[in-house]
Amino acid sequence: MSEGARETSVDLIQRELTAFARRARAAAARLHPDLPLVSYTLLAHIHDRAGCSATDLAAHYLLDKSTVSRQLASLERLGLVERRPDPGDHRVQVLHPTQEGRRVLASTQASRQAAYEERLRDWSADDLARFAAYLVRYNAAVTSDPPKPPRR
Amino acid sequence: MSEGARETSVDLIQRELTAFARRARAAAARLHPDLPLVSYTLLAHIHDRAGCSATDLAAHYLLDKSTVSRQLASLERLGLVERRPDPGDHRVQVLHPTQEGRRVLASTQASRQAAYEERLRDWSADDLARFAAYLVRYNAAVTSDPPKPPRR
DNA sequence: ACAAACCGTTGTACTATACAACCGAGACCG
DNA sequence: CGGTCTCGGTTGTATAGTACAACGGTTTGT
Repeated sequence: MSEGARETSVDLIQRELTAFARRARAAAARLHPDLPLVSYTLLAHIHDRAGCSATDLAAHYLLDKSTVSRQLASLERLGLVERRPDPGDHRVQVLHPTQEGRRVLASTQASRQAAYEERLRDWSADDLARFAAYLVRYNAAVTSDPPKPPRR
Repeated sequence: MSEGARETSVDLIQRELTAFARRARAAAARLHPDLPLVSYTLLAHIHDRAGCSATDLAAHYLLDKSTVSRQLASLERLGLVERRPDPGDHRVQVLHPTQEGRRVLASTQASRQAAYEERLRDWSADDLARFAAYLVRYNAAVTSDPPKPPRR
């Protein structure tokens, strides 16, 4: 394979991921007008790691703590998460999904899953597995490599 | 491969793409603080298809025309695109990048490319090509199959 | 005991976006 | 022609998501 091919692939990956990102939010919003995308993501994380803190979420998703704080306020307003004081450290709040939160999450995940299933219907199991593996690998590289702004 | 494996892959793909989408904007913004970015995407499209109209952009990116209108206003304010009246139809505006627009675009593309190169440094050319192909296939499925229930 | 580090909230500002109301230009029908 | 319908684009308004900075309590290290 020539050197140019490598560059072309990188360029293609860049374009396609960008295209995907552009559409993702809007698509998610259309799919679930009730549970905003980001809230959904945070709720899922809280469910997976019940008892985590706001700071954990901020670190994991590279979000500002103020953003997380407001998202959590929103989720609490919706009755989907609970914030309990940590007995060991009065600064931190331990996060747990409520019963309703688990219910909404399950339903949201189901319909998201259905949408993806639909889109990926024609793919072979092998292709799905390989695509998934590539995405995991890519995202792992991104998270471990914090991008710095260039001086201009 | 079991049935469950297929589901697991779909779920993984969903999670990873979502994770990517969550980070993409922030990463782009960090990378290019100067070019209010998504504008970058539109600028690139205008460059590729010089002479296109705002409506074309809206259709292609599934954006509201008001959004495109404001983005274009911003790009024009920055001196990166020109809006010329279409001689054949006085309603439409024909879009062209300015000299400066082409310059900024080239520089932006270069540093984006560099960032992706960095991230994908360890990948083999074959893996890159396969990953790119999967992304293209996935995005093609999404665009050709717009699951929009709100049929007005 | 005091300062530094830390967790979370709040004030402010900005981008991106949608929807709806509108305006001016073409198109088309009678 | 003239009325109306459609189309491209702008503007008003609203919302989500986000960052940064300043702050108030809490813990920790010296």
